[in-house]
Amino acid sequence: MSTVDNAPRTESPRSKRAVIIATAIDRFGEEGFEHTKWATIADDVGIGQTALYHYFESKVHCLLTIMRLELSNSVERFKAATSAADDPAAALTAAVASAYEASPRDALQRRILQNHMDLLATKRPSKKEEEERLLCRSLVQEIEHNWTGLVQKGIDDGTFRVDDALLSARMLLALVVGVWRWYRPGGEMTLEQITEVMAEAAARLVDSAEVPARA
Amino acid sequence: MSTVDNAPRTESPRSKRAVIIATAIDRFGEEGFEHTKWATIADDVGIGQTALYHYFESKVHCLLTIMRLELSNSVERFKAATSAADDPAAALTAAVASAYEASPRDALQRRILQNHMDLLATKRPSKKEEEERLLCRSLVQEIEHNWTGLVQKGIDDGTFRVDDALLSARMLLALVVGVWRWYRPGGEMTLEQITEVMAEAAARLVDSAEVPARA
DNA sequence: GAAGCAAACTGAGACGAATTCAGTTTAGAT
DNA sequence: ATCTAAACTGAATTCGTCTCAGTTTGCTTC
Repeated sequence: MSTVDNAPRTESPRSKRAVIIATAIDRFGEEGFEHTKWATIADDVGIGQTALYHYFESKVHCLLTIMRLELSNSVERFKAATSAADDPAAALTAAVASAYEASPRDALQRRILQNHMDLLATKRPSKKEEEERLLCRSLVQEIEHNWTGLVQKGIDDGTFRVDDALLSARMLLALVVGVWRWYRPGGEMTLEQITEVMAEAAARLVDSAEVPARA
Repeated sequence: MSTVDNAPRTESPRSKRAVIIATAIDRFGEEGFEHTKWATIADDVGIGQTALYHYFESKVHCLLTIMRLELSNSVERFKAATSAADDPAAALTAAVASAYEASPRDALQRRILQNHMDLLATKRPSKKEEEERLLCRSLVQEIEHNWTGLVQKGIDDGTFRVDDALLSARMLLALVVGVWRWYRPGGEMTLEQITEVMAEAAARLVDSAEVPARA
């Protein structure tokens, strides 16, 4: 669940990269990316504005990095969660649950990811931004691919009664990530409750023969 | 389906507002809002850059207007589609179908809406922007409310076997609008195909006793 | 414990896109 | 022909991002 890792394979101990990313997640997530001034983040961290450029090529580069880390975590969570499951219905439930293992900051990070997906569509001018963008894209593809694989297994063994695995995977993803639009920590529903309800909804969506066990 | 109307209740015949909006939808939708230079739109329309400020207070004001128009159309489409239906299952199918009545430009407009929903979360500095933002928010609420009402009817008469009408409505909305993330005119699936598949998926999501008739 | 070195950092200013300002032009009504 | 409001313009301003040309810091090696 570590939100942070990156770049120089061995991070210098006095590096502020992790702090910057954490601060940026809070600000971007709370107030929005455009609305947040890059300088504010420098102030929060306690460094000069230009010091940020020691760690990131640009504000967008920082955003893309945050998105890439989230996507990468998402892939890992999915793998960890589904590898244990032995049938497609259980795997689906586990996959959905893995999407909602989130600290408050993780929730912000996922909201940021959702809100800026469109950035991944068009080419970036600078080297590192483009690099992160392409990484993000392939991670997105990997996620779609993994979910598609899960659905396909269910179709093959007759558990899921839908036709198109890829399309169903996209529907499931839309359903699952849509939550970050309205979820707020301390809101009406806890993540535990959301997990349960969403797992059931996901099962219905793929017309699963097996409905997940109530918590 | 008219994409355009607005402001001065009686639009002057030489006003270029409609052209500006149409151009902005194309550009914002195709290349992204941040990536599109305000000046480019002026060039496309064939006016000086500053003439844009005769129509919109800012670039964001234009974006918010585009979003508000789309939300407003969406409300109308929903009403028109569902008023004809006589049972909740049919209403759901009609509501889903109404979401995919879209010209290529409408598709772009809906993508823009999805990609910039986060703008609605935080206060805007200028008068007109804030006005449009609040309009957008209440339209979003209205849409959620309308879908919730539809689901509630289905729950009440036993057609839909889910508990929480609001939550289910949000799930349906996430499912339905998620399509604009990947849909492209001339892509693998036509809107007709999407409509059918989504209507079925929506029915499953609310555990509908009645499955929509195949086209 | 001084020299060397790379990472971390800084202030001053350049840059670019959005926006403001101070008007001018245009089309239609009187 | 005159008047008016909408439509428009070029020049100048603003503001946030980012570049540049260095300086400081802390660790390593001799």
